Amino acid sequence: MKRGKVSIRDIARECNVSVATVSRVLNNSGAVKEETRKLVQSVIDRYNYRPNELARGLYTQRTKSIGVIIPEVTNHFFAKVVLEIEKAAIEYEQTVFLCNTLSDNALQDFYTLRLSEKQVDGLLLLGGRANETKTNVQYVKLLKDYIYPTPVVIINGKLDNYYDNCASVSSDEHEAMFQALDYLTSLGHRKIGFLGGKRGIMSTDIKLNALKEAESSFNYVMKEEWIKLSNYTYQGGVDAMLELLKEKELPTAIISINDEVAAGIINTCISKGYSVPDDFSVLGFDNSSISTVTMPKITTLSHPYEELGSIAVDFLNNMINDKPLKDVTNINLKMNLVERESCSRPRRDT
Amino acid sequence: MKRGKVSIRDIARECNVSVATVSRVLNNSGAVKEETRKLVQSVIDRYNYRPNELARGLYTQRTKSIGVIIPEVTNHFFAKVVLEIEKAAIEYEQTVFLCNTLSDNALQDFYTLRLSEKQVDGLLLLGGRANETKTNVQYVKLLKDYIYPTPVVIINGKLDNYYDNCASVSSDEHEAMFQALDYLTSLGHRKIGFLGGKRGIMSTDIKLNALKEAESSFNYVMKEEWIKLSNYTYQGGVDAMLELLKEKELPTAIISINDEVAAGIINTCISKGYSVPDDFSVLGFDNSSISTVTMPKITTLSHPYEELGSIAVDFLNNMINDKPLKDVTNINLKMNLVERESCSRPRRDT
DNA sequence: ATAATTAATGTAACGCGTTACATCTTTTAT
DNA sequence: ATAAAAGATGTAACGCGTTACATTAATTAT
Repeated sequence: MKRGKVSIRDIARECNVSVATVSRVLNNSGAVKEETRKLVQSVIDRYNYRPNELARGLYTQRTKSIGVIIPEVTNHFFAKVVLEIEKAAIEYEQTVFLCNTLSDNALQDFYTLRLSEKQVDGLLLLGGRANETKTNVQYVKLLKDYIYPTPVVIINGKLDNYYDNCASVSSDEHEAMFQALDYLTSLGHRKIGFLGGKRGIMSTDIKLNALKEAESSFNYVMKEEWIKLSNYTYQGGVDAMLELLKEKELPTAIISINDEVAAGIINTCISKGYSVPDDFSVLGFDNSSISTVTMPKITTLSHPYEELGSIAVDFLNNMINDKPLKDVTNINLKMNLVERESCSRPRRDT
Repeated sequence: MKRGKVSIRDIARECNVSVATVSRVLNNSGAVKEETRKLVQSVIDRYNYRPNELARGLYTQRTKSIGVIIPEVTNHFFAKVVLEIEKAAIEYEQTVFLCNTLSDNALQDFYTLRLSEKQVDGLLLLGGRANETKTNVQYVKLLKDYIYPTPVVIINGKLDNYYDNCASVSSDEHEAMFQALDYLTSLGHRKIGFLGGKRGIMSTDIKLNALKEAESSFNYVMKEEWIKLSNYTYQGGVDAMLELLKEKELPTAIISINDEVAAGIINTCISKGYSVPDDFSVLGFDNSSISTVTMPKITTLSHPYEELGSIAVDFLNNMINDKPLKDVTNINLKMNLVERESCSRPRRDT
């Protein structure tokens, strides 16, 4: 085993100093005579020497790498969060391993193990297993068996009460539904539908529950026939809307599980000769890029992307460095309404 | 320094065998008595032991990690390629470090160094420095100084002839423009414009050059006034189209630098009372998700995403394992036309 | 000038999996 | 039964940066 790259010993030899001294100038630690430091630094530069993070991590038990597991980066929501995570991680000198599970649970397990072998300092989970309404026990066991005590932070999901070195940062979708309902009812809507999503997934169940709970606070009616679940895609929006259109009585406003679905709904309305927002106000969720390209542009509830990423990374880093996480380990961030063009006062009977 | 996790020595002690034997069952290498193997394996399982990849990598000089540097994952094109890269990488048991430069060259340099310290087995570059028409010499020097001899593969870009352990995989955008022109002229268009993009960036310059070269092969005219560069965004499409609309004479077909720009163009046309494709046929590029949500849907030239990712990773792996790369180290893959709704025969004088 | 501090620097072990090489068994051949 | 070959397992060095501890040099105090 011989390495092409130069090692700290090569530098030490060249400088006639010990590796300890080189290490000291490398880390700006310990006392090193200015003269020595300059000499060593010059040799380091001349040889384009960079310390081997593997060796460093092996000894320090810190790899400065964190793992991020998501369903798919091609989904704009995840892409935005990943970007924010990375921007925040860089502040802590962490580099991210990105793992796409393709919503395949076995693959999520596989990656979890893989990241454990890579000795990541922390794990960030979003979607998939972490966004199921009833926490998956086997997955938690996997974490306990192979990841513990490495800290885990969940974004928009949960696992807490099961894995005890875990925190979470979420968008408050429950409260967001109240905002949505407040907005829509104040616009004059009384008949409100809900399209897209899938039961068993937190982001759907939370909204559905809020929809029911809010009925007593706001002046609207929600009928089961106005709830058409499908999935989270554009096509899901099309399908759900087509389904809704079969009903004899129709709502005047529609809340969509996300913007992709909202886009599908809007385009379906238009294709069928309806106007948005005149015939149907369509409210989106997420504030993803698609929301500004439909016509009309989508009024939507935005995730606090930047905070979601930065707070999650903060949490993770505090845990990595054993700093107490104040009182709360699970925080909910407010979503905010971005008014664009897809909602207005209802044209028809309110 | 004491570790919480169990190490190979713990397993060895528990089994009353040497670490070599444990290592052998771990890697299925060397001769191990079936009985011993079973014993060791059972202890490994019981202790939830997983080998430390850092230690392994330190000795083997292979980290099974590759670095991917891109401008931003939030850009759908990059997200798709990254996803394909990862799907391909998993076949080679590689995990990917994702680095977003935010199109900041200093950050790209920073990440390049960082990945070098992480001892990645290979580097995958897309966009940014690797997509500038004139290769950035300083960046190549950085690669030579700190990355070499680690192999590098560029996707949709180049650096070749400079860094000698480098291959590239690209979409043939030049040929794609010929396809585009062939398609548009055969539809009857003779006046063709080009919107979006930015000079100095390969994906723009290649198309622009092709546009000029192709004039002798196809029956169309291209005027300088019909070329409005801006950038690669939706807003860029809006701006460019608004600019174009100021001209007295207008083209009947427009080629956009990408689908985001095409979407901006389409929506601008519609807002201004024009019809797409009747008044203007608008052709996109990339086949990104936005192309199916505009109305009309965008006819576009698609990148061979899956191959782009898998071939790039193949190349990288061959280089990592010192397998010769056949003859070619730079390959061009055919893009293909996806017909949707944004192009038709011209309504006006052809 | 000498002792007492403080500053610089060196030595060697450590973290953990791998593997070349050596040693000890077991099996096969004669 | 004995030598030769094959199989199983162990020992220890290695990859490389870090750091506790020891040692030596330079200052400061007395």
